[in-house]
Amino acid sequence: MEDNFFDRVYEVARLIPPGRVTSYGAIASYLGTKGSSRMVGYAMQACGKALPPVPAHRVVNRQGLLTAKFHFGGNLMEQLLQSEGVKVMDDQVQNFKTLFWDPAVELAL
DNA sequence: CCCGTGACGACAT
DNA sequence: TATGTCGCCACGG
Repeated sequence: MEDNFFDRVYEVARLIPPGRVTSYGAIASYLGTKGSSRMVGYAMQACGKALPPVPAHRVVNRQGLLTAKFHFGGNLMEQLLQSEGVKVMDDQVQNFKTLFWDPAVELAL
């Protein structure tokens, strides 16, 4: 599990507060691999084997669209987000800009 | 070792 | 504004 890259993504993802969401690009940027936003998502795919589990449902794309719901298996992702108080409509996070949690900013200090 | 794939994002048209 | 294309780089076959 010493996959540095994956582990790094998981670490940041776990720092996402409940009721908040972030984007793959934001995490990638925080890791210094802003151009490799895909790698973040790729790592998330393997997050299922990560311990403790990673709240991947709090990670959405730059548009606040639940692109990952397809991998969660239906409306599970949307359900989880709404359960945390995140309003989701048509696979899109409402108030995304307000709920957006940017590690590069929140963890800046 | 080489090729294809992918939970994204920015830029070009 | 919408659609298309390229780049990014790790992992599996």
